[in-house]
Amino acid sequence: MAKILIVEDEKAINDLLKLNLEMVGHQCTPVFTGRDAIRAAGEQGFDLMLLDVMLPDMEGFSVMEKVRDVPTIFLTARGATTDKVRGFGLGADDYIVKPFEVAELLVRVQAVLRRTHREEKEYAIGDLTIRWDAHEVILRGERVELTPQEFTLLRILIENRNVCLSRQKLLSEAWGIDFLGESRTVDVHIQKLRRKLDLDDHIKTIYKNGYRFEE
Amino acid sequence: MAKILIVEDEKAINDLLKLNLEMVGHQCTPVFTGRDAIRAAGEQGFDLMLLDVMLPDMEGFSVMEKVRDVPTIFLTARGATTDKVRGFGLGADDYIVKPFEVAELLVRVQAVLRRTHREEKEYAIGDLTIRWDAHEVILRGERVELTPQEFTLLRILIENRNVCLSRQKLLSEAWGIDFLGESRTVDVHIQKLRRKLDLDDHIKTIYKNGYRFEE
DNA sequence: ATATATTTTACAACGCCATTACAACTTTTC
DNA sequence: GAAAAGTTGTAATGGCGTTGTAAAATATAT
Repeated sequence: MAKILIVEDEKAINDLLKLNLEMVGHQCTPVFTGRDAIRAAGEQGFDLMLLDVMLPDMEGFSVMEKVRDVPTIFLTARGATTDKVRGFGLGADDYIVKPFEVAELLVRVQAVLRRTHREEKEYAIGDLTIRWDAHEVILRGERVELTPQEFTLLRILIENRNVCLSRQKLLSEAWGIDFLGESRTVDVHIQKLRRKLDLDDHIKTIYKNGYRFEE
Repeated sequence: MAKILIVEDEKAINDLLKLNLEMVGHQCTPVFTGRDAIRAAGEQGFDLMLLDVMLPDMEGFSVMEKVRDVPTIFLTARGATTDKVRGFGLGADDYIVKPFEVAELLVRVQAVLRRTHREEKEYAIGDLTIRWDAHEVILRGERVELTPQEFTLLRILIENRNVCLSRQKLLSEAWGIDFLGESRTVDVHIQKLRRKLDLDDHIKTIYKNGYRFEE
């Protein structure tokens, strides 16, 4: 069903999560430290990350900052409301308070997966194919190397295909920065995508507004 | 900000919700029974409904079945996990367990509003369709390219459809300039819209007054 | 330290639009 | 009803702001 990264140092809880999620058909990768989580997320794509707020080596939030673009559900101890707010601010998709009931866990996982609809494993348009989990882009049968930033930008564009995204919006979605003032960064990366992937027909410039990926 | 329907029979909790949500700028309609909720939802649109699972006259779930199309957060007593599953199955957008903390309430409300973000996505008249988010205009199935100023002017006209807007008003709304003296700028842009989108029948000139977009 | 990735910079190329001038039309005046 | 006065329609254009692009500067990873 979905590839889920479990980041939880307590073995008992980690096992419990893995057991139940695999029972309903998900494929789990259990890790016990923040460092391992970051490495695992770098090696392969995940559809969802369950992330303990308190880890032995680092805070869950720091993990989330490093591992971008993986939908995340935080696991937190009861009543840590401040954490909740911080987590949502960072873009967490949901929270589960420990100790949790299994039914609730499964429901929330389902809900997030549905929302982020990352069940699509690949996206294809014309002679271009993108395999999200493999982080791989294929043009006319040939593999094209994209840098991380290029790949992220492409993903944001395609997730929002057929809508016009401002440079501001792209910066905040694909770079995670909200800042004022101008920058040509987006333009340059758009140019790289267009050139590498022959996307002139699909990435359109909306004058004075931004860019739009068209199908 | 958003129009929120509060459905909760306990007056204390109802008041608490209303107080806090209004504090952050939302507009609340409090009701105490399922029947009133259904009526209220029939009379006007809401951006969000907070719905108690246990109501005096009927179950929250039945209310939800009647009131379609309004994003809903359920309010439920601690530990009623079976309810949770039912609620999500029905399409609830989130859950809040009573007693809840105010910060959590606000965060979840914000999250749902952000996700569901209800706004008009497109406008259609005759064989003309405008997709606002895509910044795209389609006439008889063909896309027509509008410049930013044309697009903005069209938006203002449609937002104020069926009312006559003076050139002054149009300049201040669509151009953001309040200036005295005369200018033919508006006329020229009206012309472009009429021509590009075949809108002679819908953009009417009101002699000595301005223009009106007619449906 | 080297290679790679990303941002900034500078300038070229392009697109937009306010203005203008005149034509067409509407209203007013006689 | 015709002429005058006022208002709106239309095409053309040059200046200016936006975007494309290559290359240099900086940051990051190995």
